[in-house]
Amino acid sequence: MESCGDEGWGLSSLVDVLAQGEHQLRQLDACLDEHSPVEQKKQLVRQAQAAFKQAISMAKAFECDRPRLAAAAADESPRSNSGGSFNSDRAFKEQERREMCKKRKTLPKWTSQVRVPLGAAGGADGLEDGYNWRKYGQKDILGAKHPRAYFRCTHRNTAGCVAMKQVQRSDDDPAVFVITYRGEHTCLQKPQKLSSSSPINQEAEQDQQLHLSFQTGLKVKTEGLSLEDGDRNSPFSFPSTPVSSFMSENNLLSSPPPRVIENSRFAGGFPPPFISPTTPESKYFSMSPWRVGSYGGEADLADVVSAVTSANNSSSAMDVAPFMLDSAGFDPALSFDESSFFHDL
DNA sequence: GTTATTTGACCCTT
DNA sequence: AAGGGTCAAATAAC
Repeated sequence: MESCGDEGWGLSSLVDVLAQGEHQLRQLDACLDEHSPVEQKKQLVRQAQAAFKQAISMAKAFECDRPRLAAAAADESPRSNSGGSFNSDRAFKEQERREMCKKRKTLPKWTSQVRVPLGAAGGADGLEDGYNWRKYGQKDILGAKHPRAYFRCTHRNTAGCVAMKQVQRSDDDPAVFVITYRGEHTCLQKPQKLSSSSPINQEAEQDQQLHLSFQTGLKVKTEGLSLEDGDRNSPFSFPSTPVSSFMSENNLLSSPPPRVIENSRFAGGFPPPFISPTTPESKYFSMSPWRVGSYGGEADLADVVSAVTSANNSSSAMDVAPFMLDSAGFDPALSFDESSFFHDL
């Protein structure tokens, strides 16, 4: 059932986003000559930047689905003999799997730990991070007391989102869950579609998004970075999030209805897409003692937690698709109230 | 009906 | 070969 993601999502929304970016650039161009406030120009630059970031992100996600589409098309024509299509189908699946593995390796990866109040109905479930996750597997891990649960973004098929996460209860402290995220959400488009018919509204929308993200990020942002290095001054400050639904290790009910936290600022799920080697990560995270996050591309996860406090985690030349923040703004200075976050577990 | 979870089988990496 | 990660059929939930 998990097969076909139609490419409809990709191209049309990608075009929308690109058009939006272009529109913003044109606006900028128009107001360059005028003596309009610098701040406004900067704003336009940032808007366009964000739009193109998102476009790149979407394009990458689209690219990932291309082999699948190509193979599907190739399978369409020589349908004359029955055996052939079967074979190509199998071959295609194998190829797809290989692609998937390659892809996985390049995905950004980071972990976080979440402590859950012990009173929480026999364990952790229904933890929310503002994203919709779909569980696709669970595995007993050697040497671990608790199984590991595998999630991927619900919008994987509809929006080509590659975000995934693994959740595992800590051996030492059953109240602690180690969450490993992989890949960034590319499904950030709001339900409404960007319509090129009403650029005004688009702008308002975009403004809001930007305000959200830049408000949160500005404190961290290093001044004087070049635009093309925009990834480095990612506004995202907090990679750790709780889980959305969890394994039923003792047949805990998982709370599947993925309520999207609309007004909550603590919805997370993002890593900083880049950590500048010169920028101590600790700057990016506001950590409570039990919530730590770290980020390392191809790096191993073994000492990932301890790496948080050390600044010399040079994430090397990693090809991370940038993305645009949408609903997941987060104020780094705001250590959020965990009890209220988890109180309904 | 649709959508999500469970769970054993399967594939890939080490 | 072993272990981890993913698939997909069966099942559950809505």
